[in-house]
Amino acid sequence: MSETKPTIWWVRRDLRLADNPALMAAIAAGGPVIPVFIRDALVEGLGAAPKWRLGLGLEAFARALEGMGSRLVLRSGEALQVLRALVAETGAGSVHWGRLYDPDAIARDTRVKAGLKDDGVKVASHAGHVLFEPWTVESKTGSFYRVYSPMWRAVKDREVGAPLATPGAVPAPEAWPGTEALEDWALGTAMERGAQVCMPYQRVGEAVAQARMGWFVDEAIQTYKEARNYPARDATSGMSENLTHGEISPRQCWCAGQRALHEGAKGAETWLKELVWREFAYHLTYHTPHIASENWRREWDGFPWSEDGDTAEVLAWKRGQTGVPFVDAAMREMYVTGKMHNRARMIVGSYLTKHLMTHWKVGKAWFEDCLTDWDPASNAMGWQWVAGSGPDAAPYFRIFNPETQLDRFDPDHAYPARWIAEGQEAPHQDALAFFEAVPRSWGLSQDDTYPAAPVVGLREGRTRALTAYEERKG
DNA sequence: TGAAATGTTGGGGCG
DNA sequence: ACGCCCCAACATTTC
Repeated sequence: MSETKPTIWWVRRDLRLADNPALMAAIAAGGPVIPVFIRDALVEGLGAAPKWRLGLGLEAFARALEGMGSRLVLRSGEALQVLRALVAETGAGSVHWGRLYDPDAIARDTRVKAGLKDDGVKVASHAGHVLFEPWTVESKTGSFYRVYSPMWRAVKDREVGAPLATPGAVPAPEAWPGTEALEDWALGTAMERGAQVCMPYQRVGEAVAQARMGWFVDEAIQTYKEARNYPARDATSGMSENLTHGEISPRQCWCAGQRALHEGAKGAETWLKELVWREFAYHLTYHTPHIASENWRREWDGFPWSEDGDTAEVLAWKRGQTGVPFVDAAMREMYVTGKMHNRARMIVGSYLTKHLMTHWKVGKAWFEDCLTDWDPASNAMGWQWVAGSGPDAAPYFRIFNPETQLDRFDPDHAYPARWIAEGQEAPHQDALAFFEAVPRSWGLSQDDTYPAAPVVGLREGRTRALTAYEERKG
């Protein structure tokens, strides 16, 4: 009787042990499991902050695996070649992974699957990164949803299975294949000075994510519906970075939210709706992959957006120097923490695409470089939503007024006070941290004078954007 | 999960 | 008591 062959578990955006169908399938194959993470072109192509944050996640996840008597094997190269080599080295009989849905990942995974099958290796991809597989949610006419509300109604009462337990053990092979060293990957290099500043704001790893969710559903979810709109409060779930790296699963969130709902928590439904917004974004990315790079509504292609990301105005936007306090506070929050409050994301997106008449691609690219919770699907949908070119998007003429929004959602102006140091007698330490994080080449100092007037005035910018919109229609 | 302009209503002050 | 005006509050329309 022959021993059962090893199984390779290709780890990607699922840095968790609990509720991980790919891992459980690999274990169920019966042999030793070899977890491997591959630094391929998709990893190399990540922006500075997401790449750095990935490194933190991998470090934590490798430790977690070691706690299970396992390891995380690190390899670099083209994914199919790496997996082929690993199969040859270990005699593995099968490869398992969790599915992804953005076009680059699908193209890669399709190649890998075909190549390994040609070799006679068993290959299986598994669900887990979304609640509902994109091909399982469709309207009565048999098409995917292009509008959020009907999609919400279609899925809100669907049965979602209970999350899978953490495995009791991850069976190790008798001999481990060689691994590269995470330090040698230098995933944080592009972050430069930002990494040290950004570090305390990260919530890294499965255990930390679970703790945060516990706090959220036990305490914060009660007031979530209202409080989530206030950028100066810690009132959101704050688990976006964990979801994007799979340190927590959407199913774990969904089930916790449902439990809170049945216990009468006021804000639970609002939170569940946010989880479905994430689904909506993923389904759109799957069914209409051009959403990531081109106007979803092609009739926007002729719109006179500037695509120059280096104009003085856009540089001011990127560097939190527009002279619009809500906008600048938000851009600095992102630079320091790697994240930004969701209302602030809408406002900086509106200011860039409307007042500065700049293409959403420019904003999306900057977010891709700065966000530790960078998610390809959510950002594609979000940017096209705010620009007006996307599915179920805000009409173009819905232009946010950052002053009105500030008075409504941050009446004490605590948010700019926290993030903007200039002109304050005793600046908040977060506001000072911004100047530690930014490249020296920006030439910024806390002793600078804050811009006396916006780079583009709120009234003029609004009028200019609406005029361009009217002319395009005519 | 918009803002601003325009329209409507009703209370109160006043002659 | 009545008409008139002002203005806040709210509703509707427009971009």
